[in-house]
Amino acid sequence: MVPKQTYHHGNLHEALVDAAVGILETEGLAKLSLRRIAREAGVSQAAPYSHFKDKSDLLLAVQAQGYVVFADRMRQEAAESEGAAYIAGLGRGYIYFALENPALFELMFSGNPQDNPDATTQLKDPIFSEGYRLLDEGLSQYPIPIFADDGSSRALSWGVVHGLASLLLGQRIIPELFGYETVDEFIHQSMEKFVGLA
Amino acid sequence: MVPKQTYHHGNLHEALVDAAVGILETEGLAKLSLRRIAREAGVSQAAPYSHFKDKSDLLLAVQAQGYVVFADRMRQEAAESEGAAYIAGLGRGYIYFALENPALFELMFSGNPQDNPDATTQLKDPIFSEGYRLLDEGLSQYPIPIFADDGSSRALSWGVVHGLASLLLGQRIIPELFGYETVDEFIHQSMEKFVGLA
DNA sequence: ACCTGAACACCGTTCAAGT
DNA sequence: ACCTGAACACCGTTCAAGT
Repeated sequence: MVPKQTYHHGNLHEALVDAAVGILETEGLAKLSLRRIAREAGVSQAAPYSHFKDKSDLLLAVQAQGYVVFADRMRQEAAESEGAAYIAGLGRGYIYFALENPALFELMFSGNPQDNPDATTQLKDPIFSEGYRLLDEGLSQYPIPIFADDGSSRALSWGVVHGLASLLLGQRIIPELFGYETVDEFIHQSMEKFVGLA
Repeated sequence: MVPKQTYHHGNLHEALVDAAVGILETEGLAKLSLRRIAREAGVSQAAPYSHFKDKSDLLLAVQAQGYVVFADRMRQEAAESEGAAYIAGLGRGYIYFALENPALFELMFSGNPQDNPDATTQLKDPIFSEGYRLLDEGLSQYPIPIFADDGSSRALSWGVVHGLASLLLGQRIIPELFGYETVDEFIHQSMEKFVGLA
């Protein structure tokens, strides 16, 4: 491997994002320093500044990449379902993504995007979660019986899945203490109940 | 003021927690360093280690204090209401607390308490949110029509309020884009709808 | 017992200098 | 244009030393 040569060919940008994702997966958000990312990518501590304005600019690129796998996970879980079951699937996918990518999910939803002026432009629109868009379109297509199909019902739906994902991730909700045998059983039953199927 | 003398009388512990809360209110979570807290309290950088095991131990004390004002805010908002309106009040209080104390709320629900072995013991039980307990007791007393009164409905209820609080705080939900004139209107209507009153 | 000052290993960011 | 090395101002934590 001749990484130096490769990086000079123009893919340090991508290599840095990949290194960041790798650190998130193995070490967690707390260990994600810019110097560590550079070290992992085999370049000097100052090298990232040739590709990103600052640390949060790099993290924005990581988030953006996260949103596409986030939406994929939701689509995957909802595939082959229609109506309320489709919405339940999107919800399960949302929660599964959080539990499968805890540090990335934490990064994606930590902090206020408004604090970073680039966030809104770089991620295209103020509600930049691709996952939200999926949920929103799904709810327009299949209004679930539990809420009428209007603005606040869509917000409530997003609130339920996001809240459960956060609380499960932070160990605030422990399914065993709610009488469930597995996390999976909790997620399935919660989503079934939420969309009115149970 | 003779702070040095006072601190030696045994209240540096409290002074450090207060300083931390002050920094959270004025500067935010990102600026909350242990050295900064010590500086604000007028002591050396190493002084906190006489009262706390490490930084996260101090932050745990800040969280514990946060939980009592959190629950107070919920009680205040739900006062003079009964039944579904009482639950809606608790929910509004939960969300208002988050919006009124953004950095403290972020601290209280950031990270996994399991990562810190002291968290569970120090905050008494695995589901240590006093606010959750209020919600849970309220739901036992006044089962809201929208969900049956069982384990997963209580989890769903917590999910809704926590999710909406987080998403509003992170500017992921922008009430104006959902057709609401004010954040307040959004919160009221969401909670009314959630408990089945609208 | 409580606190200080200096030290260590980190961190984000800047900037002159190299290619 | 892209990258390095050194520097600056921070950070958490430790530890001998002071009271």
